Amino acid sequence: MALAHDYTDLQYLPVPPKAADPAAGLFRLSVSMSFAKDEEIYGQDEDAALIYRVLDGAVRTTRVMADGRRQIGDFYLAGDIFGLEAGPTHRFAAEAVRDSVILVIKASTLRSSGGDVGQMGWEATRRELERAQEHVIMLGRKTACERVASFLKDLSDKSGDLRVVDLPMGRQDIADYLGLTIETVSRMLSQLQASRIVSFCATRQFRIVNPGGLARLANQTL
Amino acid sequence: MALAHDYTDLQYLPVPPKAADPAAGLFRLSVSMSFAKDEEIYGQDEDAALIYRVLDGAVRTTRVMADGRRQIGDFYLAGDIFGLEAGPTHRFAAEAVRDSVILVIKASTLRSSGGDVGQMGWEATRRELERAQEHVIMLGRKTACERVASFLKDLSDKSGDLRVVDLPMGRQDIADYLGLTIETVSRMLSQLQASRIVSFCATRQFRIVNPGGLARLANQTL
DNA sequence: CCTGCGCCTTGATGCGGATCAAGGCCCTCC
DNA sequence: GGAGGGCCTTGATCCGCATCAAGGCGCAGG
Repeated sequence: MALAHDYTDLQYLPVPPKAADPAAGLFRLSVSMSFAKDEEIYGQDEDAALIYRVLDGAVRTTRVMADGRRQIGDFYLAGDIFGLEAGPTHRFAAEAVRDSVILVIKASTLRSSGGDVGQMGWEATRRELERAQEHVIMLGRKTACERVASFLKDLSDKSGDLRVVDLPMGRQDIADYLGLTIETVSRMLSQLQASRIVSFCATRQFRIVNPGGLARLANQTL
Repeated sequence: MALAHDYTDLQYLPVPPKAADPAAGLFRLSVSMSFAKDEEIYGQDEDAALIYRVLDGAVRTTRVMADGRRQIGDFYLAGDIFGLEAGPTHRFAAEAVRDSVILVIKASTLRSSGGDVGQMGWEATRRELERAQEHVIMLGRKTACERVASFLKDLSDKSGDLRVVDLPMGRQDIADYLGLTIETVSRMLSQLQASRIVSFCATRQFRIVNPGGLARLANQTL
């Protein structure tokens, strides 16, 4: 399979180091790239030669079955690292959810580094694992309502702003992440709004009206 | 939460090193422990201070929701390493599926080691991640029939013997791994047998009659 | 060998979410 | 501002799996 992009002509950009950003050091010598909405960052089965970090925008990892059924592995927002999922090749494809800027670094740099930098790769992998395991619980044993509630709660926990939360992705992406259909997601969102749990100011922007109620519906086990 | 076991009085046992076993070195200075069927090896939310390897038997990792819904994270058979799942505490409990012998090593030993041993911890974590991601696909987008077929196929791929495969776990454990009920699992197994895909010689032992058919039903994407 | 219990299978029925279908709304482009 | 199209919502119906229910079977212990 061909690489999604030709990386030969890229310039190395100096990224200003931020204090209190543990991943900044790792991505000091990285390349910055822009991707349009729905553009592929890497493909399924491609060599996992690079590691990525979202500077701005949002990314999804996807896997498509022969008959078209699609599952989203995870979403990545500004600051998140992705591309480390597994063995020598990517088991999921990665695509920009909307126009995004991504930092790229060679995986070999990370893997060969000892000490702090090597630790960081392991840490990121463990965080991925933790999220995948939460995802397993969600898909295995939660109802549609619990899944949607958990999703909104996770998103609000991740975004710093406590008042208004943005949904970077469309309903179909949410459905493919939660193992539901777009219609069921839409119905559950309407239901949550009718129950005064959340309130949508726009299609892709909501406020949490009743945080306790949301947490109860999310039915988190930890 | 109290520790499931008191490790103070254990003797360090020399484990004979095997050639061609990459994990053997790591577990050179490990403690061997026996667990009875259904005995807890560690509990949910306990400190993840130890790493484990199955010497003989089978282990499941489980998470139970407030109302009793249970999800099994994964099964571990002889040779498998577990207990690395995530952060500072275990997010799943681990229990013996049947009477088992487990090797135990301090996680700090692994984490502080550089070079080969440190690499091995990362490798094991990545393998865990890969399995969790396959599990996500299964639970998110596969039908009951596909899940059961995938499960049998995975088990047969893991066990070396190509003729007869043993099921170490009961139907309820399979159901809780696949996000189904025990009745649905039982029905799908009967159906697979009626379709001449597999053949059960005993309740917990089967032969694959039609490997191609099984693979087709499993609908693996990779 | 018999007995009892736990595990498993099979059948009948119900329900949550998928599917099918029909607009409505928002956003972009003209 | 108007037109068009993509995304989203809502309603009706269907279906796969859960739930409820009733034995059957194999294994352990007497």
